[in-house]
Amino acid sequence: MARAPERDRDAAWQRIYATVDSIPRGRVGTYGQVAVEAGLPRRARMVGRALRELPPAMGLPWFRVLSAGGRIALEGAAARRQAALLRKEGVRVSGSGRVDLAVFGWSPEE
DNA sequence: GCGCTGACTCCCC
DNA sequence: AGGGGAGCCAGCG
Repeated sequence: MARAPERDRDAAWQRIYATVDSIPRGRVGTYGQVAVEAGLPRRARMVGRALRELPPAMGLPWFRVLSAGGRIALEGAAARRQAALLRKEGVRVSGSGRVDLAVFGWSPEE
């Protein structure tokens, strides 16, 4: 069997999930960062898609993933929900939904 | 198979 | 602070 394209795609999704799962409590990462870590440079949108389709039952810390610059990507009630989850674990979220990456940003090496 | 959409990001004005 | 354009590419009609 040479290779199964479907398998590769699933593998990519698996890496995305694994990367998100590796973001430690009290820290945050960005879509672009997760994409790079998952071996999918420039594919931040895929990460967003993967998270959107994410079954809540998987229990992944999706709320620790933000847009570039530390902004919450969601809006309205969903954004408030995410901010609440982050604050609950000690991450400071401004009223406008911004997180200081210099303070709470995650470095894969740590 | 083509075209639009989008939990994104970077760059320029 | 806000707006436009381009690159990326999986999913869906």
